[in-house]
Amino acid sequence: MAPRSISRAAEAGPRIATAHDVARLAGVSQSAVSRAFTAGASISPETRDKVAEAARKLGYRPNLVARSLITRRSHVIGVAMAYLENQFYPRALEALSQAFSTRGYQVMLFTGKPGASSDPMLEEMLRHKVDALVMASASLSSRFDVECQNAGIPVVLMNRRTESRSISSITSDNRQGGALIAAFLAAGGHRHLAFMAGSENSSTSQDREEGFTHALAAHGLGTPRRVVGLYDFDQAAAAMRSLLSAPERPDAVFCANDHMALAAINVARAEFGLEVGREISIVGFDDAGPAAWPVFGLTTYAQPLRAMVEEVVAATCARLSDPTSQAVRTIVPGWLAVRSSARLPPVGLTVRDGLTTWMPPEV
Amino acid sequence: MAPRSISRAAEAGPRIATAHDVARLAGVSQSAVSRAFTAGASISPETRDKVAEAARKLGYRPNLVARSLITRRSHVIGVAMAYLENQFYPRALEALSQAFSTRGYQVMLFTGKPGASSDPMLEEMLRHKVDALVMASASLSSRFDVECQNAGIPVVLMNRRTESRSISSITSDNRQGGALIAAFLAAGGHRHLAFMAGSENSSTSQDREEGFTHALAAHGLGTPRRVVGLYDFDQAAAAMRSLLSAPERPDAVFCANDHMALAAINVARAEFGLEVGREISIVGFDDAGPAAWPVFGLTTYAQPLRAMVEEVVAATCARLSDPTSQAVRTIVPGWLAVRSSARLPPVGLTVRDGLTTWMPPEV
DNA sequence: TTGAAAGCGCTAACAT
DNA sequence: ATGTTAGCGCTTTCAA
Repeated sequence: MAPRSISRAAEAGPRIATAHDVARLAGVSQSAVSRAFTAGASISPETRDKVAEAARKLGYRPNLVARSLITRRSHVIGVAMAYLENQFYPRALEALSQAFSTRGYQVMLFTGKPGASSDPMLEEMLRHKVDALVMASASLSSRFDVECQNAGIPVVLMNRRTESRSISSITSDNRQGGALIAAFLAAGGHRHLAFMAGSENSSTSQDREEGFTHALAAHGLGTPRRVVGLYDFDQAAAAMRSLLSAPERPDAVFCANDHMALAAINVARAEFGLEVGREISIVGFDDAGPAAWPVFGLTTYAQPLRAMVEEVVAATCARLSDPTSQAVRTIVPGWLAVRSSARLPPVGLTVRDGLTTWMPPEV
Repeated sequence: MAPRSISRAAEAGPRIATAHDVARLAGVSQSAVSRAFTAGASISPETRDKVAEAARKLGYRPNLVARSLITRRSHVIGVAMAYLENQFYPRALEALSQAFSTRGYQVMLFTGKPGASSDPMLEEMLRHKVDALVMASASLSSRFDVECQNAGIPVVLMNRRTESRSISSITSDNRQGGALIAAFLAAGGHRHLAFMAGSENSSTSQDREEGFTHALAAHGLGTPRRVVGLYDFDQAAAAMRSLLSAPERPDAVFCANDHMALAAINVARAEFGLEVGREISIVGFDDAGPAAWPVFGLTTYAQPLRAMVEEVVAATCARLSDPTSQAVRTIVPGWLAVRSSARLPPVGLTVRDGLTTWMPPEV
């Protein structure tokens, strides 16, 4: 104790109580204190009470850092997320944080530098000993997979998928969504369609486009014009500008996400004076916050955020409690939120709880 | 070693290399490994190289949990933030995360339950041994202050202030901003003003209102009508509805933040068919993302996000490196971003870099 | 049920 | 410059 009290005396402020201090005050062993704070440990009610009382007096709080060193569980989940301008992601983040904290986990946020590789981020995550990784809006390098497997930490992708068999992914039904939008626009009598892609290497954008284009072909409408918005507001605005400046203007544009669709509406209305929903139809994907705002009234494929987050948390916890369990590939169904930004088809609309949706009459 | 290898053998997968393993492979002591990974430690280049080589072979990564246990520095900053629907906050979060990671800190996010007290959140933060706390968009209980002081961890408020002398705060000039908006609206010839408050116990809303009302009085315009939007989109919409349904409709509304101002524009335009900027003026505060979108063109007091975040990080790091240093109370100046949602005054407008601002001709 | 003892992976004196 | 040693605050055998 001597060297300890000396070094302490040199420090400023009162010491933070440790289990040892509590043990001394309660007249029990330090392991008794540990047991008192461990659910399901074998300890008598009397001892537990004595410890609780002493802990209260000293303002004792178990040190989770020390605990994780020995249990090898930090109870911290690394969440990689950037691109928070897109309202979908902050909402997802908030929901993730809440859902995880309900299960006793905290979220450590990794945003990464804008253009940088994800490798330095991975390094930090691993050094901090996160128990698992949730990746949303971040592309992962090939090293990611193998490094995480070596480290034995589960990886769950949200809103994107991967080829790897060891990584779980939760998405909505991107292909089906794209196809539904194609059917919706075809039923609305549109003839000159366009698609605005996100980024080329995004599985999400690819799936939505694939569903869209295939369904379009099935409806006898040719390949849509194609522009790239890179999931960015300004890039999407520029892409929309080029679309509307072309000699043959499309009568409907499907944007790979709402964030770009909102940019498209802005350009169509403010720069080209078009009445969106009458002179041109614009459809998005996500149903992120502003989509439902009256001034936009964006028709969009709604991704069920809460359900997706629940699946992410479930998938993460499943692999945490049984590391040998298989990675899952969950597809959560969404629905078409019909509003005013696209011309309505004559049939197939239904209203429930004030929400309008559309289903193809056939099939 | 015996019990160790036995317990290990029972586990699945390859072990994660420790400094001990690296030391053995490199033929040096374990402390040499530690030094090799500590900047500025006295170690010969040869030893460093040997260690680096062995570490590379084993895929060794220093365990930050173990390190923080002994250094008493987790290099984790707790950030309390909710209300991520308001675009200002996700942007702030992203900027905070990036700025902190530049200085070697990671952000642990605490969102708290929607309506709950902040006390359970505080408990978690303290147990996780965060080095400091940044509080944005969360109200703190009275316990907060004293508990954090006991624990010796600095608290920095962003976008709100407090009476406590031990807590730092970074805000923009809320009073001055409110006053500037009052002058701007007065100069624009408005006569029937209204103010939409955030929540009553928010220092930010109070300061903006105070600056606004006082300046209004100075311009010979009486006390503005007052509604409360609680910083919530739907509540703000309802408040706007009541404002516009009243017999004497205001000709200008100043909303305590952009999020509510956007709701107000939605209601004015979609429900009352008003041309915003001509038939009614709406002004916000923040200059969060969508404010600049053409369909809104929101005139607003711009809070300099990057500068505020830099100040938050600087204040945090300052107290971290010198715990005896005083808490700061920093007010970062902003500027009036003039767009189309409010009628323009005849004089005082200036344009620079494509951005329009306004300064009162007098003073 | 309880306490003693070992040790999680690392840093930091201290001695050499 | 390097190795030895003593912990950081906790959980977890192991005996009693």
